[in-house]
Amino acid sequence: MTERQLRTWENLQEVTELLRREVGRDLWNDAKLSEAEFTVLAHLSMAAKGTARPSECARAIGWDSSRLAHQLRRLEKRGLVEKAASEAADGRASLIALTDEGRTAYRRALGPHLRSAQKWFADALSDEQVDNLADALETLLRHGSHLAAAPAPTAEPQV
Amino acid sequence: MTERQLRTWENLQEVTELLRREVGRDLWNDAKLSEAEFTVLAHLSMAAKGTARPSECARAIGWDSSRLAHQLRRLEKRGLVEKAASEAADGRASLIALTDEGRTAYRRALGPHLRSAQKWFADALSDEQVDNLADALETLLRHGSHLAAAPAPTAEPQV
DNA sequence: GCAGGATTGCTGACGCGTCAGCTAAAGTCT
DNA sequence: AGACTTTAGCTGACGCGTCAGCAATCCTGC
Repeated sequence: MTERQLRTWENLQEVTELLRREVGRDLWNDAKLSEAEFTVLAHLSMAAKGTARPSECARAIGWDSSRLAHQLRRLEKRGLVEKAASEAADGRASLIALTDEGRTAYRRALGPHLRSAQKWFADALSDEQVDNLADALETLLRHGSHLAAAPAPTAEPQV
Repeated sequence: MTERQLRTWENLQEVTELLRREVGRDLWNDAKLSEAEFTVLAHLSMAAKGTARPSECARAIGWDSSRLAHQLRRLEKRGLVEKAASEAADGRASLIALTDEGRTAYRRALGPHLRSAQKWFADALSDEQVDNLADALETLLRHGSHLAAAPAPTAEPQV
């Protein structure tokens, strides 16, 4: 890696840590929700009738099932989400549902959260910078997904 | 926020979460160190004689003192760091020092960690993309630091 | 039918990071 | 000197995220 690449890599970590912390703090101050809670509530709010299967929800927001299960436990403890009876044929499946409280919490959080993202992120960048950033991020995302899908390029049994 | 800004903001979060997870996993697999441990060891390795004051170290790596104290406790438990007697006049100050084990752990981790950053980050981007990304990140960092320094622009007592 | 695997969902352990709050030592002001 | 604030450092509580591992259910091939 060149000096410039290394510096940029370090900057990426520093900036994203800053933004995560500050936007998370705003969200907590504005709506008493963590970023993780907001993410789950957002997905459930999107879904028809505010219900979803855990596995489908986890896939949609890019979490593994364990992470989601822990978050659902905490959300249920807070009363923002509840387990619903699943009428599906699959006996393994469960169904989670937004409570009224969860729905209103999300609605109250959405506006301030977008405003916070604007304040810390969008306000800073010109249109051209956003375009360039979007390009780099898409490239990184493709590259990363590709690497993650084929993690060990050498010395595989290959059957 | 425009649709494009919002999408880019979401992408930024997704990409950085991916990179954090994967590079962290690599570091653990290669050297049995977490990113946080590596950061502290890196700073101490840089310092003359491998010693530093907690407050100075925290400032240098951008952490608050609590976060560093917790990390130092864990590092000490692992035997990578130890408290040293401080000869300073200031009775509040303490002094932390790398152990031999800590020094070798850092040295063994550095190469693989850089290679991991190259693999997940630098390999993906063209020189131009790195330049553009660096520009956006510097802008965001300036903007964020400025906001963080003057958090409430309205309705301050102003003495 | 049933054995072997895959999928779904959950849990406990553990490291991480934030926050509130504490002690002790310096510095400051009168 | 005595009171006030600031600084250095630490801790406990708590939410978060990863990993290893478990139980139940479903699917496949024999």
